[in-house]
Amino acid sequence: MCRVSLIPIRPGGQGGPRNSAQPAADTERRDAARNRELLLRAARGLIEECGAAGLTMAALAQRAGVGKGTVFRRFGSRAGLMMTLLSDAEAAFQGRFMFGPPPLGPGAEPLERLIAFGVERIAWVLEFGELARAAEESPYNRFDVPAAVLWRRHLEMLLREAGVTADPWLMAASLSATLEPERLLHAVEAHNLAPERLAGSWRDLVTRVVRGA
Amino acid sequence: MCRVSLIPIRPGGQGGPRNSAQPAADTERRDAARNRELLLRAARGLIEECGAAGLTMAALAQRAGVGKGTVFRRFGSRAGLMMTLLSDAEAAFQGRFMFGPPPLGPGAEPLERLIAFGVERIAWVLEFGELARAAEESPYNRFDVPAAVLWRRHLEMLLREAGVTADPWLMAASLSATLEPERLLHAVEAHNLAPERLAGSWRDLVTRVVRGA
DNA sequence: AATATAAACGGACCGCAGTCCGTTTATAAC
DNA sequence: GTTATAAACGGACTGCGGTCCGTTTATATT
Repeated sequence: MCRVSLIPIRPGGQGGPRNSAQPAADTERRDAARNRELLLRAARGLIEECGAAGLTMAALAQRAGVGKGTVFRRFGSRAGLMMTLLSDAEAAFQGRFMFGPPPLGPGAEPLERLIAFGVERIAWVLEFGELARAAEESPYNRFDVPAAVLWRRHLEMLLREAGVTADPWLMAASLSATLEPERLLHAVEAHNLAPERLAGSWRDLVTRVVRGA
Repeated sequence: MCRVSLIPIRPGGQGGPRNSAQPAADTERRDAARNRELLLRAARGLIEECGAAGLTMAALAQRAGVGKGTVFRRFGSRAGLMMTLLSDAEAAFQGRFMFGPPPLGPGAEPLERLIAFGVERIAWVLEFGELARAAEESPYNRFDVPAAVLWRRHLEMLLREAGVTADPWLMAASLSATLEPERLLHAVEAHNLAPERLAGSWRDLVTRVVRGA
């Protein structure tokens, strides 16, 4: 005796939400654009006051002066909103590891790039962690969000370049598990772990993985 | 303008819930014991019919013929209920890696034990994964649940025995991240990954970590 | 300017986890 | 048997994420 309650793959009803930070293509109604700006501004303000964990969708709607339905139409879900708020920082990080200067960007040895990736990622999480954690509260996915897929592919590529031939896809998945925001934040917040220690452990782990052929 | 909403460390109000499967000490009122049995029986039935994800606390209360408050008094939270339901399987697994026969239990080489630990854990997660996933939906902790602490300590000990001297505590944390139910289940369910491939990758990872001094 | 229409809007509504607090009851003491 | 009391009980209530659907409106077309 249980309602079947099938899994909502795409929470936004029929039309997928436009959850991007940029104006999202040419055709967009003025009111929609204005409301998105209003909502993003209100969200940032609310987070500044209450923290990301303290933001509720109803409060956001009220502060922005729009209906709750509009909030969900824009962002699809709370996690979608958080991802939108993160998208600039995320894109900047992506740019750095794909096109930036070594050792993070191309030009350095694969192992050095792997080390730099983790170290920078740890710093990134410690800066934007509260948002990142909130963005991962999506009921499903979270592993198949575009950004996460991209990191894993990047790690996989570096592993291959470094000569790790045994199932680099899964190895990249394991390594990225180590870098998940929730884990890192928990270590720092609950155990008072120094960020440098996290970075050191990452260096050690990835070095062993590459060298231990 | 936001309600401060402080973090509920222990959800059960003043007195902690008795969320153990066994009768939990000598002094327990008859009605409480009877209701716990009723609730556990009802929970198992409900999960059989609807899956762990489909179990709601209200439905459980109704099926057991008790009030909703009683359910939360017993188990503290939904995650607490799931942990209680898992506790037998969990204890059995703990017994095997602590006192059982090699290569999982004592007697084998540390690296062999590490490999066996991951392989058995993967099999365990694939068997009880739905429950385990539901048990990890606790808003905070999840890393500091007794069972999780115990695995990490076990991994840490094996790493030390295997000669891994560089921050074995964090290394154990990284390794256990690889084995988290949500990750493993996602790989198997969403990417149709063969369990043997997971096991193979674990073997490879842990071998590299130990050998790559 | 009038009209058509697809898009956006808004807020009542739903289901669920978790809480509160007045009521009931098992147990022990006498 | 009576009484005291701590424990357990139950269900109305709250807050939140998310949905539905009737209403409004921006924009294109004529």
